[in-house]
Amino acid sequence: MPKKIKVAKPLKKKFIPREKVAKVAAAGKATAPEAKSGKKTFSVLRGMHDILPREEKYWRTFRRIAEHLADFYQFGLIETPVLEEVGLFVRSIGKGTDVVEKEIYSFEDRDGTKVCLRPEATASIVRAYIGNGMWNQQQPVKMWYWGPMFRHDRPQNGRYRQFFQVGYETIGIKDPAADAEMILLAYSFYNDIGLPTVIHINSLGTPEERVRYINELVSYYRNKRSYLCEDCRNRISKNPLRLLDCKEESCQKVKEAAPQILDWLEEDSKNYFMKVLEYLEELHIPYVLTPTLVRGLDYYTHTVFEIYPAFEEEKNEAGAVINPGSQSALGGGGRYDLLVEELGGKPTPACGMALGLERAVAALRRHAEANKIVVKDIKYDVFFAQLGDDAKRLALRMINELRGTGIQLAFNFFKNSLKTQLELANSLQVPYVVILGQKEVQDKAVIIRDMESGVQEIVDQKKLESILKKKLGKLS
RNA sequence: GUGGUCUUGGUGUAGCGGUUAGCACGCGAGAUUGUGGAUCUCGCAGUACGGGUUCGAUUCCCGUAGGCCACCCCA
Repeated sequence: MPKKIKVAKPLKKKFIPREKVAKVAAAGKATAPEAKSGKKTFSVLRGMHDILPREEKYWRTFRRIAEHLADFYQFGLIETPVLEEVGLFVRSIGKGTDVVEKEIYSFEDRDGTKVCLRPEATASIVRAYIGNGMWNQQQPVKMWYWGPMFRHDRPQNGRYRQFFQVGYETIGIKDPAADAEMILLAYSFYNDIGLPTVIHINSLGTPEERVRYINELVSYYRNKRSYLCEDCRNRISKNPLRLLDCKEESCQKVKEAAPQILDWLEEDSKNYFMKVLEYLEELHIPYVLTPTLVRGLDYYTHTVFEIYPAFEEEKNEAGAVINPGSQSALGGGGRYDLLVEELGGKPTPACGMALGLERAVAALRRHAEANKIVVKDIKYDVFFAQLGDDAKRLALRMINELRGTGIQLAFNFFKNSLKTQLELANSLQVPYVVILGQKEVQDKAVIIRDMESGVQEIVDQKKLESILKKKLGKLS
């Protein structure tokens, strides 16, 4: 075959004459790239992403584990709309919070209602609890959810504008065991997917206690103003609790000596928190008491926690966690005893937690890579290969008959060469291949090939199912 | 939202003023007609977008978009 000679590509680019076409001064805006057909192509919106089939091994496993946990701990699935009234989140998450102030995707519906894409699910679930009169059911009401959330944040690795969360809520009970159960759920989820984690935990007490503490904190920091970084000076009035996680070198000293919220809790709150910790110890859940942990949503009271990958923890000599990484929080939650009432229900204690699935995928990937663990793809038991028209027709029927037998079959009717089909079987790493050709059709037989040894045997078509089951150890 | 940095086929990369833009993975076809994991051959596919400088730009400059990093904050 003669070597193909590439013909010089025709000039695709616009020819620009010497005189330079009148300078179109206006700074060029990036226009959508054009496909070869000359049609505009589209790309995903900023901060959004496609979850492709090749990631299915993660997503499907996660979903299954989340379901198992829900079943075992008796949480019922709740699906709430993605679209809600903006006011719901303003009231629940808090007016001054970043989530509400600058991250909400909101717009007016055709009838003028101010709606938004939910930035989180807890408020929706509480709304549903109240709206459906669930306080009349046996308490607590335990529900879980799985779905996309939306936050118009600046995208970064592990931070998307549309992201999936799985979460669990226990409404209608105030008992340290409920808080502990939440933490256990978060911990177990990651344990089950094979990722070691550690819990950061703190208590924010009651709103009264918190206010008293904040006052103390503010007056402490006011005196040290001159030592602080600019951000912290602003934080004193804007968001005092955030003073506690400033990373500036200059603020560390001031921070270390700052009053801690745990010292400002009343006996009741303190005891409650201690009980939660006792449960964690009983469950052997590794946790770090983190006095600086405050959460970004206003509705939390008492227990708050976040969960981090254990392998990313860096500790100093004293054993304190230095910097767990800004995007590494895998999830979090806590108690929100006032939210139900705030949203118009009767005073009802509650707690919950949520996990970020994209972060779980990313963390598991990193973990697997670092430890040379192979995350398995979906496994097939048998590849069914066919050869020739008659065989193809019969194979179609036989494959259909094997559906529901528990044998995971793989096949490809669009490839007719046996060689290609065996290549596919090989890449899928199936232990056995069933081969049906012209000859076998006539003999009412099939060939079963053991892919590891290469040994083949000819068996009666009628016995195929039972023989395969036997080989695969799927009898019973 | 603020600052920084980067952007070459689907993926990972080479080239750093003039090249048929190289390589690997991947995908597809095939290596005598019904047999995989090896090898080989051939093929597919790219300089994010818009300007500018230049005889000439993948390479230099500006802008836009996007990614990433830090901050803010959070999952």
